[in-house]
Amino acid sequence: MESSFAILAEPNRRAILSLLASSERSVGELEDRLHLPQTSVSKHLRVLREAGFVESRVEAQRRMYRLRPEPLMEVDEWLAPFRRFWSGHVDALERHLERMAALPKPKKGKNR
Amino acid sequence: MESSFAILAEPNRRAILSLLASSERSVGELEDRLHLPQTSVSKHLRVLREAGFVESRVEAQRRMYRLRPEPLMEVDEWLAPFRRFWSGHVDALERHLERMAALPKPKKGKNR
DNA sequence: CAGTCATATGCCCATATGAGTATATACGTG
DNA sequence: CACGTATATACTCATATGGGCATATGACTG
Repeated sequence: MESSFAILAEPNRRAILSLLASSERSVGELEDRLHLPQTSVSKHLRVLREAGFVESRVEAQRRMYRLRPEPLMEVDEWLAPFRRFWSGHVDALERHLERMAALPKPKKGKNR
Repeated sequence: MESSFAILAEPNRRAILSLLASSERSVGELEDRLHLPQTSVSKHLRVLREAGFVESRVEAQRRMYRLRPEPLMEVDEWLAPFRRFWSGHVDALERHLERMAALPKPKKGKNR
């Protein structure tokens, strides 16, 4: 299984997801909006589909793609531990200074 | 400039960031905790440093690395538009059904 | 200042992947 | 059923990148 982050590393895939955030779209619609070749859109959609980011619905000749929340939720959860660095009233710099001051300032040896 | 998502695509880099979330660490400390060769840790740290995820402080022979919040904040902001899909009391499925019902159900032509 | 510890860097290779092109599949309509 | 539309897939190629290895750099210590 591919990591969700690896999937999001591709700019066009992020663009596709952003478009799908506002509504369900067909492949051709994505193609037009992103100015990408159809084959490229289809390939990215496949990757997104296999990673669970999107699912498709058949409507006549078209495939309508829509978001699935799970993988993005995982990403959101991964970020959780880091939020303390920029949320709350203590800003990041201050926090780092605190930590530095708290260190016992080791001096010798390979004390990792 | 490399996208923050591309940086986070690498599992070892995410592991490094997670370790740095709890406190400042030296390269050797990361090396030990992650069971990665030193050269590998250093290379990942370079990537993280150049992308602004971490910064280093010289302490005698060691380099102490610590987190910088900005790039992760950007990621967090990118996620913002998607949070409506899983937050609040309307769940994702319900929301999608709403959207589908709202569509005028197009029938003919290449009306993308 | 020789030796050792801590970290960084350069080089090479194997692999992964996005783009482009051509083609296949599937559906709808006259 | 022939044709156009909509989408998917197979193949090839160029490029990017992580790992391994050797080595370089820099700092502390006796």
